[in-house]
Amino acid sequence: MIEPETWFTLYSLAQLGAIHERVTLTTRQLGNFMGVSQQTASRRVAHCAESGYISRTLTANGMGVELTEQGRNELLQILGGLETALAQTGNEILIRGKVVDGLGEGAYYVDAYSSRFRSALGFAPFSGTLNVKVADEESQRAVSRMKHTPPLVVTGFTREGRTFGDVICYRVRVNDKIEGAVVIAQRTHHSQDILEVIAPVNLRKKLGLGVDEALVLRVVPLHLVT
Amino acid sequence: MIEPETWFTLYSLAQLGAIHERVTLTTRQLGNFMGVSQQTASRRVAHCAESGYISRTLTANGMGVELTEQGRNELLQILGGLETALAQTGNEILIRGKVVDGLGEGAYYVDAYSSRFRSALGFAPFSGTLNVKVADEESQRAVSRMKHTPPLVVTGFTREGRTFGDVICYRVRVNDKIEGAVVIAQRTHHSQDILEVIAPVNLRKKLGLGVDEALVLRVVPLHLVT
DNA sequence: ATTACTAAGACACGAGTAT
DNA sequence: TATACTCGTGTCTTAGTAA
Repeated sequence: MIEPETWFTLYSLAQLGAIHERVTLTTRQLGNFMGVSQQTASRRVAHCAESGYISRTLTANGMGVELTEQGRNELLQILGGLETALAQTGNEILIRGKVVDGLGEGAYYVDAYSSRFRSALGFAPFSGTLNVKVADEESQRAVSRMKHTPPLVVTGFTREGRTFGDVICYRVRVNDKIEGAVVIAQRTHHSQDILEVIAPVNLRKKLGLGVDEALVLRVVPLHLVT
Repeated sequence: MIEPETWFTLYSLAQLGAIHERVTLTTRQLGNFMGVSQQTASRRVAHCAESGYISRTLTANGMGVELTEQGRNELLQILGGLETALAQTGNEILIRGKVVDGLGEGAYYVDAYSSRFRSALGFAPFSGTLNVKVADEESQRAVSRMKHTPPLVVTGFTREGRTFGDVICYRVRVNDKIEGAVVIAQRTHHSQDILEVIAPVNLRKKLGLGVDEALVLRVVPLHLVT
């Protein structure tokens, strides 16, 4: 079992670049970085070396440090642990939000990408987007988890001298009724807590959604898409 | 500055599910999980509560624990630090490998997906795949980093009762000369260190690649793709 | 300027135990 | 049963300083 301090030292060294190449630094620098004294940094880094997590060479004005494979594995293990811990909740991703007014630009862009959406998503999108403001913090975390699932990427193109960038899509079911997709453009003018949703139909009409109306987006994993 | 022990306690609690919901557990259980005594677990979890990283309620047979927003942020910060530390190297992703013989199945599948590859990648693939065995550990880490970049996902389909699953693609330049893509099928028969590469041309002929010949795949980020 | 030893004080650990 | 207090023991920390 790795000690918390040993782990923290490895983590600090990794942040200083020792995970990819041999970096030269002093125990004083490392101590400042970790928030401990020079002596403590010296002892901790010595422990890491004894345990085989780093390889170290002493030089005239400092030391050269590089993580070993074992050290890297230790960090990767923690990374994996964190990712799975954050990703739990039974894989179900539900985003609660409410309808807000958009800028009216949506229709123009949806039309521009229309055929590409059709081939990527399997439906011809209604000419307009539904703007959804993410409701609470739990839903914002759900958005974050959604963005860590494999997306559908619609590649950009150039038309009449204008550049249309890549668009990233995530399939969702709106109010558990209508299949659609959250579309995220590379250069978006929206604040981060507003999502744009497209669907084969006019969502506002079909679901009778007025402004400020609450709705739920259920993210559909790609392997469930036919 | 968060103490290493405090961080480790938060990490352990997150792994036990306290990051998403209030979990009930005893200090003895937590101690076993962390590899310390019941008393130490009690003290450490008390520190976390004092520092505002968790909210805790004592019950008759244990305690209810849940991370606060502050606690979650602390973990997310570490996660971000780890991800960026592991992702450095100037963002350049180079995979070194050598040509190996395939099973001959490649051509059949490439043809089946051909039109879909064409619309997703912008080229009609040559009817066959180049199988590349990943050379060293550094390249295996590069593969891992590649898989953390946004992929192009080609959705599966059913034809004549047969199911063709989703295929995930990453754009690459082969030997810095020819545009192509690494394709990863959901159900692959390959061992993990073999990649399948498709391109608009016959790569083996065009580059004069024999078996065991070394080659380099440079992963092309999507935002550089037109 | 380094790294790292010494030494004294502070802190953490865990067995026993109170509640 | 649980949490958490006391307390003896041991480890960690840091200032000073050697090398």
